[in-house]
Amino acid sequence: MNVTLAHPLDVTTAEARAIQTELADRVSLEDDPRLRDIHLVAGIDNAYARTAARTTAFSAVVVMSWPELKVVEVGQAQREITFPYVPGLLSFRELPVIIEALSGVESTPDLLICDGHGLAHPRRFGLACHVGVVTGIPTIGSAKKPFVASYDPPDMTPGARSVLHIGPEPVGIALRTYSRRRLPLFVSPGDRISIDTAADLAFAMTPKGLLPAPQQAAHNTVTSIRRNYIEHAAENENL
DNA sequence: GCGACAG
DNA sequence: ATCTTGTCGC
Repeated sequence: MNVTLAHPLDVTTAEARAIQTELADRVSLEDDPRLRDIHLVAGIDNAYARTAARTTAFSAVVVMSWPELKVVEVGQAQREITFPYVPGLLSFRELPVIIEALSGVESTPDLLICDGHGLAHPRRFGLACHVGVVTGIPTIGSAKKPFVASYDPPDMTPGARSVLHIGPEPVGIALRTYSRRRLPLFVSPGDRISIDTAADLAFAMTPKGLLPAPQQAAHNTVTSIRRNYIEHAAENENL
């Protein structure tokens, strides 16, 4: 999969915020035509292993068929990183290794699901927006916590939803995908998708559990990769 | 100034 | 996110 970067990622926090504000104008909340006939959907998730000397980031991209939700392809990457976790600047920390994982994927998904927010972001440019803009693929942000958005708790019935707001502005949907968890799933558009379609597709792709199947699969995969890395830490140190 | 803060 | 003991439930 080809990824085009129009801006650097190794920047200061002030520069990162300026880049977000600029790129936010390129985000589209219109449903992309390819969403009418989805064949492939990919979930993306990262994990970290930190030592005194360095922080290693891991990323997994799991491509699934739709509507079967069977794994078609898996891309992965690991990379030493320096950008810290700063609330609101997550994409500058996660994008480098995500791009590396995406570049190893041969197929071209019709939809991407990212672990994190999209529009529901201080500058309306969360991780999912950034991933969508650099890939050109319709993208959904799917987060487990609300971050800066407010909402009324949706009914406990799976499928129930309420609008996510930042001030008066609707930025996503609080979606009840799992009845046994207090918090709902926080879904917002990344790029080339509307708020309602993002919620509809996220729910349709969550036959069980809290997360959409591709996102859950990516989480399981990257967690396994990280665990394996740590188990072999001794050998890796000798390289 | 204080608290909160995706992953 | 990661760390990390104990605890509750299927």
